[in-house]
Amino acid sequence: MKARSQHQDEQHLTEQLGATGLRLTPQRQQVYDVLRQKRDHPTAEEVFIRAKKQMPEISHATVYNCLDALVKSGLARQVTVDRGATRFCPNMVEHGHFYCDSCETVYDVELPTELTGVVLPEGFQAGRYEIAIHGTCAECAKKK
Amino acid sequence: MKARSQHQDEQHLTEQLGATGLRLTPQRQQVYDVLRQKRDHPTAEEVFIRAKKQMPEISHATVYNCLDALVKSGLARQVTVDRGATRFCPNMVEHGHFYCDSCETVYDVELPTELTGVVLPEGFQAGRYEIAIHGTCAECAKKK
DNA sequence: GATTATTTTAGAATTATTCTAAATCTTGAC
DNA sequence: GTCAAGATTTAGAATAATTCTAAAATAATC
Repeated sequence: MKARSQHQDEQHLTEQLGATGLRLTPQRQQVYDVLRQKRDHPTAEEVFIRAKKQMPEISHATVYNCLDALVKSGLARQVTVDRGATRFCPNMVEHGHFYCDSCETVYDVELPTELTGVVLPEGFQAGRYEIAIHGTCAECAKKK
Repeated sequence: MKARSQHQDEQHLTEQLGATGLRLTPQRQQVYDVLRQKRDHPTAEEVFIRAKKQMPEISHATVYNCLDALVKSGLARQVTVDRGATRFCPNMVEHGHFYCDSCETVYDVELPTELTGVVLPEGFQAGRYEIAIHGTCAECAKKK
């Protein structure tokens, strides 16, 4: 994990958002920081709760707005592994997600193989790939 | 696509549900039929609307219950490609999903390559893999 | 045929997300 | 600097998606 200085970080955010026609605001910065501080794939609601600690006036709608802005600008990924709330992930390095069906925790997993050879129908344009592996995590496997 | 006779179909459902400790009920049959009749990855709400045509007394909660039963018994798959309602798919042959970010349609896609080589952390047990490809479908690509 | 377990039902309740309209902030033009 | 235009935030309402509840219906077991 490359550490970025506060300044580099801010510049990175400004650039990425700017390229999408969006501004860097204190709220967006805050939401991004929350995602980076604890990479446990929180839901929007969880991000809201955490962001509120530093910025008590932040509103629900703003958190959704900020998360959308970050996703649109390529600063975060939306993770939808199950019914229920969407989760968010600031790890933009190519990776997949392991979802424990038992404790519902999401883990990042490396994807050593490129997913080549998927033949799409004529005219379809692929953007990103989302790989989710469902199963049981080590903790939960032990308990059984 | 192998066609199954009415009888084989019913027997298949009974077996699969039975193995999970569940019964085949008229409602579960109906919901399954809806999924098979039009394989467009409907949401629970859409399944409800379609099921109602044949079985007007069926309730909302029952559709959710039936869909859960089918998923648990390996008769259908849950497809979660985006925020918003979960979709359902009765195609149990290994395949991935293409999601058009523009028109929000889901397409089944073949997966010629086995997704081998994903190294999970010690003790993690993989169940199924879910591969989703986001992008633009042929129709939507033309419009731009 | 009574008992028990499963399933369905309608509707309420909960959760997740989006919308709305007003207030605030930024930015660029003058 | 000041103003207008546009972007963003806010609180709260509205909507959408899903789950829960308790009673009634159905089916399986003894």
